[in-house]
Amino acid sequence: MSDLDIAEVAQRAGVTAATLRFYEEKGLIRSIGRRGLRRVFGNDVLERLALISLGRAAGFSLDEIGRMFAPGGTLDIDRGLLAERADELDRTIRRLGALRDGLRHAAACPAPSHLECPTFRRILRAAESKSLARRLPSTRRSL
Amino acid sequence: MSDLDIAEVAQRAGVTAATLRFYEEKGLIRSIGRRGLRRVFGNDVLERLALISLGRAAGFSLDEIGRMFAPGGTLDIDRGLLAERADELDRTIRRLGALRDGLRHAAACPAPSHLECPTFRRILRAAESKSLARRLPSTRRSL
DNA sequence: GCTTGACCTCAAGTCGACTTGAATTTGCAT
DNA sequence: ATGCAAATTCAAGTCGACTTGAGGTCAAGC
Repeated sequence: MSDLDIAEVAQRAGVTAATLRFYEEKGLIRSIGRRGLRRVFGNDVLERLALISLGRAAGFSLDEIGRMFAPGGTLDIDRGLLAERADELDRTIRRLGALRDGLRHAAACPAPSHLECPTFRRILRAAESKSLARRLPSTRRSL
Repeated sequence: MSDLDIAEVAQRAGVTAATLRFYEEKGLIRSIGRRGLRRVFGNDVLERLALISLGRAAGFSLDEIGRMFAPGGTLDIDRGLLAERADELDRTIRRLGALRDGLRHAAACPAPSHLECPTFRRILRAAESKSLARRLPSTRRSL
């Protein structure tokens, strides 16, 4: 059940073959060997890729994710770091929630121009102070 | 109360002077004139910058934001677009919420390795399917 | 046996939003 | 009047995560 070629891994993981090569080059995944020139992957690579995807979604950079894989191939994530990232995520969520409410109001607001709407101005003022989040991934999956 | 020099605008808006020149070049803001070589800004530019900041926080690109300013200098945001963006934000928030819970669990989980924790594996599986959000700003304000 | 399409490598390009550097000019305080 | 910190322009660089292109290799189906 192992022995996947790059195209299959790509398809199953929802990334391109080029991305897989890129990840391998960065040390994030490994191929189990070669068939001629071509890489052969074990199916454990899929779990690894899921892990990478999850990490990205949580706002970790590829480098950070790379550091989470212990030499043995197992996972070695600092639990404190996880909690910290969860808190960070939580703050982001709160801000985005406020923003969403603001947008929603502005969309429904009867004022002729948004600038004349008191609520919109309040949001503006709030936005003026502090801004947002940390890098969040864009996940612009090709087409 | 008008008549701000670039440094003051920069300081008050929390961006660098270079960023202001960049925004002007992109047509996002305008200086009201020059004192010699130097730009002079009206204080309305601060509101404009707040608007830009808000837009960025909501996930709009600078180009998109640029298109929201009507020729007259007033605001011209499609309310449908706003609602759409609010919905998008809402979906993002939900995903991030699930992710946050997942991270939190993983941080507290007693399993020796995250990979052995059933909950973590469930999150992994969820992450495997669909991924995240649209471009969210990074807001890496200077240092 | 031959074609062909998937795969390979390596280098360079892309995208967005700025930042940085070099060379020059100048408004303002002393 | 003079000095200099701060402003100006324009070009190029940066960062992260890939993508794209050129040129070459090769396993498998006909």
